[in-house]
Amino acid sequence: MKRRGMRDVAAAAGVSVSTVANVLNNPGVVAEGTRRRVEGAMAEIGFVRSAAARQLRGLPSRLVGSVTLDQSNPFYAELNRGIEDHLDEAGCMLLACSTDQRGDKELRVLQLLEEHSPRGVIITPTGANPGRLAAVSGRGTPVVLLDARQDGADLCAAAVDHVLGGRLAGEHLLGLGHRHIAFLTAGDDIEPVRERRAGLAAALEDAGAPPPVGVRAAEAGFSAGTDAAVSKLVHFDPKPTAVVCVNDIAALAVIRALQARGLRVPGDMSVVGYDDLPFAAHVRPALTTIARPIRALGRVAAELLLAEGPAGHRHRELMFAPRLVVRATTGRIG
Amino acid sequence: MKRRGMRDVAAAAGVSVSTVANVLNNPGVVAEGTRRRVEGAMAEIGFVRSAAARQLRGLPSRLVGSVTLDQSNPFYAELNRGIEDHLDEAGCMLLACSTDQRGDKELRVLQLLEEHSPRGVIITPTGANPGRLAAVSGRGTPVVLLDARQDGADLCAAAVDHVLGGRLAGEHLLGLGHRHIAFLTAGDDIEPVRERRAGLAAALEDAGAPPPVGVRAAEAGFSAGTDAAVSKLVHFDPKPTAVVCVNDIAALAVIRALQARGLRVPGDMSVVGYDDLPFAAHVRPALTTIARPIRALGRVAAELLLAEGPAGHRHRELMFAPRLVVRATTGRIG
DNA sequence: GTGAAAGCGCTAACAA
DNA sequence: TTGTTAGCGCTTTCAC
Repeated sequence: MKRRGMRDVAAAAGVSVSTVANVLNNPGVVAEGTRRRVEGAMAEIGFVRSAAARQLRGLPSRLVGSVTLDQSNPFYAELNRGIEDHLDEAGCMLLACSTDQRGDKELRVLQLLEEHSPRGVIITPTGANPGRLAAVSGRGTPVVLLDARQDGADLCAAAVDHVLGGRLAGEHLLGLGHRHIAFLTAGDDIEPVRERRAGLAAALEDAGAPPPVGVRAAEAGFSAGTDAAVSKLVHFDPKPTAVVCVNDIAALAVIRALQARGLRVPGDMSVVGYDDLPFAAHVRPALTTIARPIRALGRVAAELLLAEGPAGHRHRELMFAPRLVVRATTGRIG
Repeated sequence: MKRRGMRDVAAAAGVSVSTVANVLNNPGVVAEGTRRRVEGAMAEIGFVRSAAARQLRGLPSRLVGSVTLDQSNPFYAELNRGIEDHLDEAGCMLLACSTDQRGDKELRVLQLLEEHSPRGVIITPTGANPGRLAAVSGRGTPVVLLDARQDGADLCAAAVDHVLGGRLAGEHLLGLGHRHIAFLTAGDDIEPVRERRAGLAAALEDAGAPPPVGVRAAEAGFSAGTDAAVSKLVHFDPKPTAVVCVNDIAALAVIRALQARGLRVPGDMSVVGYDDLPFAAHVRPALTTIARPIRALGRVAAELLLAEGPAGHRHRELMFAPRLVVRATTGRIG
């Protein structure tokens, strides 16, 4: 069976294609009877409009690209859902791509996306392709940055104040008496991670504590890499009494690695996560973490995107404040 | 700045559009020098190929739809990633849609997808629109069912043997001495859920135990609905000593609701989840659950999809076996 | 090796 | 109120 177009509908209804076009785009102008006949024909032959043809004619696309580091990560999954929710209201759909924080993948994905001339692209940049997003934007595809600031160009952005996030973690720990605090990351640092470290460092400096020592795991999650990082962590001198982790998944892995070495959390080491994913409250000990409004972030990014007209938009940056959630993985020193 | 097409490239390189087309699609046939000149021009003016135009010409689309119940659910997020991984190898992209298990949303999403004439659609059907998928398939868009069998039409499917899954849960519990076992679902039952119940029922029947009692929560997750369901659960007579839940998220919510009532898991009630999501091993008590190879399921669905030629494909159904993972939420009765 | 031309399904401007 | 027509950017014969 083949796909039927407006031409077939026109034939079946005994009218011209422009009349069919009118019942689709301008129903008020078509005579009642004709309209019914055409609608009948459409139903009859199973007419499906061609988005490709409309796009070719220059109408706005209904596709929006979302480029995240990994859509299977609960954080980005939730984010995409926030985006989708808003797009849905506007009759648009989500093209979901993952880069695994690799510059080459990011390039491929942006290329493919651009070929489909989407309504816009929402992206958490890997940072490996500076200037590229400005180029995309310059070619007419609106770009909204997520968790990143201006890529040189002036693009819209939906961001979280990660400096504040890092600071909140630091001040909490300081308040519990910790002074030797580590910052654990996974993989290469992207901008939001550098900001968190900066916030943490600022809090420590303000309190006259030594700067945070950095530890890097090969990747977030349960692996030899995390184990090695934790091993390094506990052998620092002076030994840190607390570690703030780049996200909840890394934090959980760190906790398990610590426990595997016979160390107690928070007795021997306090641990702070980031994101407040749904599981954070339910692991044991329950995770102290920095929460941010994930779904709202996605929604806002989508709103920013759809608000960009083909021309004459002024670029805006929306900033969310994260918030500390104290649970059971942090405790008073001693 | 505007978008440049092959016409602009041709002008810039001083050749005709068909020569540009040749360097794109048939580079071997173009003279070395010409090719370089054209490629230079493409880079120069920032040429981006139009997918819409190619599609209009009848070339295969590089878009694949994925319709899940909720892409923010870790299960579907992981599934989508499996799909994406395979699509990526084939140069295709994922259109990710959620239905929230609502028939009307499913309809809207399928409509939008079809308009974009995707290479195919992978779907976990809500069950609310019988025959619709067959229609889509009939119109030329390959459909791969996920977690569902033939919709009347003969469609490809990547499935899990949920009857076996239910049976595994039942036999495990029976082996621990349980005889009064409940089955807790959330929202309306879709086919895979009915299959799990059937498997559980069969196991109980084989052992001469009474059939499972059903409890329904308004939705999976932490909510008054789950609380109410748990309240119903513990007031059954005879009171069940074990409950198998529709998925890990529901199981966790049930455990917390049970604990909130002062009941102990597994002391007073054993609980079995389904899916073995990453958090299952890390909540406390750690979840006994039925695992299935989620990412592989997505990969296989994508493979099935891309393998369907425009014609002459024979529809195949691939079935995965789930497996019992015993942890700490189930215990011997007593 | 390269170019001219037709047409995919649709929209929009204009004619009737 | 309805019909005619000219492309949108590309692929694809077929001539040169």
